[in-house]
Amino acid sequence: MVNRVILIGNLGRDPEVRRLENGAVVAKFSIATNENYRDKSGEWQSLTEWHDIVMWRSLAERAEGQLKKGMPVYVEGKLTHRTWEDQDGNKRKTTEVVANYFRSLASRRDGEGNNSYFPSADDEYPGGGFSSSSVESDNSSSEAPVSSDAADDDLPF
Amino acid sequence: MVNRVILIGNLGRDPEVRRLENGAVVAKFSIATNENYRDKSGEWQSLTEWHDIVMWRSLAERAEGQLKKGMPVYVEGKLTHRTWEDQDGNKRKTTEVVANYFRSLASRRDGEGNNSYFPSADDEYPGGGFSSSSVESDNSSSEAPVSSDAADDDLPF
Amino acid sequence: MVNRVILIGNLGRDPEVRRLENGAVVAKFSIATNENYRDKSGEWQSLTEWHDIVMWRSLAERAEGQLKKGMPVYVEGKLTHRTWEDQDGNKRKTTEVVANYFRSLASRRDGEGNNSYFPSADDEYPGGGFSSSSVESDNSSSEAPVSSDAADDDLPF
Amino acid sequence: MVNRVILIGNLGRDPEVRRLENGAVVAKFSIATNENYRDKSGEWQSLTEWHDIVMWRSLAERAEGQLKKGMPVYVEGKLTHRTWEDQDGNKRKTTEVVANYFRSLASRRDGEGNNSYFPSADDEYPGGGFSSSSVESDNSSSEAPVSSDAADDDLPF
DNA sequence: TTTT
DNA sequence: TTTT
Repeated sequence: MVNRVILIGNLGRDPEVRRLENGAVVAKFSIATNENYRDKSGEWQSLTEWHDIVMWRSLAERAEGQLKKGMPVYVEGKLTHRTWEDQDGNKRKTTEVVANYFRSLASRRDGEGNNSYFPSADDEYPGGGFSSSSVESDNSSSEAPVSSDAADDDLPF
Repeated sequence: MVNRVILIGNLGRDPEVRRLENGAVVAKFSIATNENYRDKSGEWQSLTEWHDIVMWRSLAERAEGQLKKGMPVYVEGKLTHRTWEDQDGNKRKTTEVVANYFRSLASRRDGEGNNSYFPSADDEYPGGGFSSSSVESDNSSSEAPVSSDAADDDLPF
Repeated sequence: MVNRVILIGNLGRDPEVRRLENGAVVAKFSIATNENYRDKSGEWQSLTEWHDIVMWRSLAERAEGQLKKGMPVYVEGKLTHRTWEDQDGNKRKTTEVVANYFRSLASRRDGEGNNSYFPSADDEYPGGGFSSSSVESDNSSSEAPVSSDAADDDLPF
Repeated sequence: MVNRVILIGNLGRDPEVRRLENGAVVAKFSIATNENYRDKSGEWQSLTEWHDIVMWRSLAERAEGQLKKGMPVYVEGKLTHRTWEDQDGNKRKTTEVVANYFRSLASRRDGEGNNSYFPSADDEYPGGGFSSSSVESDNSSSEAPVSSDAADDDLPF
């Protein structure tokens, strides 16, 4: 059955990447989608939805290298729901978009000469300068051909 | 920003329709999407996700007339999240797909001469026979042109 | 870059399946999408678009077994364009949707006891009766788990 | 019936905008989607598809103000096909994506202090500097709330 | 005719 | 928690 989600939004934080015991890699982060609309009185209102994104394996590796807090990103995936118990024994429900494709929408120019995506006065990135591996992998990865379409089809027809 | 969900699944129950004080109409129901996959040992496994669907206004009216428990349906909408407090004061989160389009995938033949979509021994539909308004509206609605594409564009170009 | 097409329509003919010299299998067919709208004078008008669909490999094999003229089908793919020369040396352009997923929307009940999808007085299916292999494969295929989601992800997370 | 196209690509030229006698506005342009894949010998290959996009009314006006040659853009629409006769009386077929939504993916920083989207040595934009109206409308439009979601729903639920 |  |  068909279950597809398509989102374009901005990362609220850097992806959180974990290596599991069995060798699997998983990346998690949230993205915000914003919608502007006029209310009854004609005023512009803004509405933000935060979506939890999960990526596995090579997608997770690529997310770790390419995505940073604040960046705009295109995400495709499916809608999944899990129930679990919190520490108080309450049943909780979590909804996540498990991605099968993503594409950074940051222009290559963004972040040049800087290790954060959106440089600002209250820059919260502690380290700096040259040897930031995330910046390096970001650059290198955006120079290599993007193999991301391989998910749906790896032959050109 | 882009926020799109596309689902094809089956209704778990008849839509629950409410008329609000302000005249608005809202329909709610869940649909199940099923996925089959082979696990590591090569066994076929089945995975079901239940998605909460919300429809407003004319969509809700049309859902009330056309959709019934068990029916396959195509739904397009956007992913929304709400937080609320349950009776114990615990913060709960709800995720819903707010639809902007749907289309029944039941063939016209289904349900003919019967007021339930999937007739069965343990038929739970109390009334029966001819004068069921839901059957009537279902039939008539599938004979009339479907105005549902009007949502995205109501001119043919 | 993102290139996605999603269609729900009916097959104009049975899929045309070819086995190429190199062993590849390809299936081609057209599907019609219909749109109803009100024109300026308030009259209901109907608009039909015919889309050329191409499927390769296991999709093509599955199409051959499951899809028949008239059936409703959900198709996902990408938009491709080719130019070629006709016999008069004129440059011609062809646009095709190369599918990476499809799902028959015919209910299992449809076509029961009949080897055509829409039985009718002017039935054009020559053979008949029981041993039609297309009917058999159609039935059996709808009983087996659909592996079609394997395209985007073959693990249940 | 469902007929959806989703594309992310780059404009090959500035949109071509026409005002028709009846007051309607239409914008046309092509966007390229690129796909990279490894061929059998392991070499990276690149494949480009050019898609013809058509926008009407307010979408066309917004395209005129916001989109320029080279820009990345997200486009949603439907697949349409037209046949016509060229000057030699040959029947020709044209496929177009009629958009019902678009969103520029250019970052606001791009093109600052410049009247072209991608400044380059062989810059083909003749005028320059400050008073370029296209830059002005581009800037102003990106500061105003984007009303683009109004197409599918203009209320926040 | 674009871009990475 | 993001962005425009």
